[in-house]
Amino acid sequence: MAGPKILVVDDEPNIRDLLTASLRFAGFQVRAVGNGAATISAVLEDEPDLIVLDVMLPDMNGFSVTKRLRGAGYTSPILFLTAKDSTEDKITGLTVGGDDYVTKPFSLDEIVARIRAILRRTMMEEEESTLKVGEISMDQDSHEVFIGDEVIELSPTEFKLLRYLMLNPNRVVSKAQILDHVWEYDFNGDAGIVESYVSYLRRKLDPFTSEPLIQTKRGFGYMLKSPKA
Amino acid sequence: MAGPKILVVDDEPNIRDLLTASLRFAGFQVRAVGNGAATISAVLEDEPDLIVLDVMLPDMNGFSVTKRLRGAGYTSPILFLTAKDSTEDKITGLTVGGDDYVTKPFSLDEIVARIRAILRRTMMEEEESTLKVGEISMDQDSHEVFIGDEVIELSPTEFKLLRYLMLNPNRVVSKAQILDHVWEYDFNGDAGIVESYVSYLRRKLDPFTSEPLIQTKRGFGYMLKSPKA
DNA sequence: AAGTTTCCTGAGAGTTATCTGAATATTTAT
DNA sequence: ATAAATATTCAGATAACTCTCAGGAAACTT
Repeated sequence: MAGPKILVVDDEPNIRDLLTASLRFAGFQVRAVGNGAATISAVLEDEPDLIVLDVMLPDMNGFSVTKRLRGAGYTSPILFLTAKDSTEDKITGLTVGGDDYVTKPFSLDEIVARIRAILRRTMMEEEESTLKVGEISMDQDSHEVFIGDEVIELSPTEFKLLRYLMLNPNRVVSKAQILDHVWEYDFNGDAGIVESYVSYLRRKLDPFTSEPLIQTKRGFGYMLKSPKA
Repeated sequence: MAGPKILVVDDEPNIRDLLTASLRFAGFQVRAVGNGAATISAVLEDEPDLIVLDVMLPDMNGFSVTKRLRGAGYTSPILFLTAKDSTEDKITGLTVGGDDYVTKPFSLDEIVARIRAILRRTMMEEEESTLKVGEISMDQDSHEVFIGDEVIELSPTEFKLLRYLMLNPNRVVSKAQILDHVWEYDFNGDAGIVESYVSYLRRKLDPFTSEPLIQTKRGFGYMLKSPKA
């Protein structure tokens, strides 16, 4: 019930809310603020286990905030959000220890996966990094997908789509849901692309499975069936 | 969980925090201070197993601090931090016993590696100095890299990059993370240089391996695969 | 059974990531 | 001082990937 505490820092209310909702749903305790000053006090007050920090804030940048936090003795990991096209995207040198970067625009599931990966390493909770559903297993550290001992090569999007399906076994997920979770939040294309990628996945995976992998629930979406449960 | 105790001494909060976070993540117990006077009392109080000491402090220099510490009976090793342009011969007199020095700006992984090397010698902990991943082995003391009994000559940067990859087997590391850990902390160049060095490493290593060494995980980073896991 | 809707998949255009050779700059060694 | 080794930048080539579209197949409706 009481998952790790996460502080979300972004000045765009849209993204803040998007992240807050997603992380709450993923089982984290979430608090969100919109500027650097509020970050400092929120950290001192709550001592979050991880901070999701946009490096472009109205009052300070990621450097200053990190500096202030580390100076105040805060040592928990930070996941930095950086704009990909920004002229000032040379913000290397920020990640120490278990920190990591994610570029905007990101996909919601990608953020959750990265947060889990960091906490797995820093909080030493014996959490499994391998997902297993039926005959498929996916190692989230090495990004490898296995069926039996056959390694399946997947493109980034194929990998993220499969991960989302594997995180929701025995549950029908709609194309709209998939689009919201797997694609970047500013993607404004057609839901038909999900069909294409489901097709790609089937082509790569089905030759190695004993039965078809991804079930189509006509009119509703797709589902990955797990024999157990 | 209780690693060796390390005292970090530097007057620049930036570097102090960078070091603190990195060393904590590496499993050390870390305390940090910012001047010579605080160093003396911290040592007497905590009896650290190693001190990371900037030689240019506001109140005393490395000579004085070391002299005072040795005079007080403190015998544990010291890793000195020196500015590159400062006269290095002054340092040579300081590093006696198990001591060592590193020039600023340093790379975070280099510091951790040097500390580990010193502690290996002084604390006699039966810790392995040879890294092995798949067919490659690396002796961190002699800086030699082997594939089978073939010795591979690597430049300093090539060596550090390979070490970082070998310390993270079966885990995808992004180019930004590599840059932050392997290159000096003030490097503000492009991440493309990582691509160049990966290319160099492959050219030198792949002729001797049975399968390609460094795997590219397009869109995510690079990974070194270890057969056992 | 015919019509309608939804889904599947191949083809292709456009984009992006990565690799590598070569040029330049810098450091180290002689 | 000069030469050699190493570090960094750059740009073209290549390969991989993303996304759209459209015809046909399958499933559902009437």
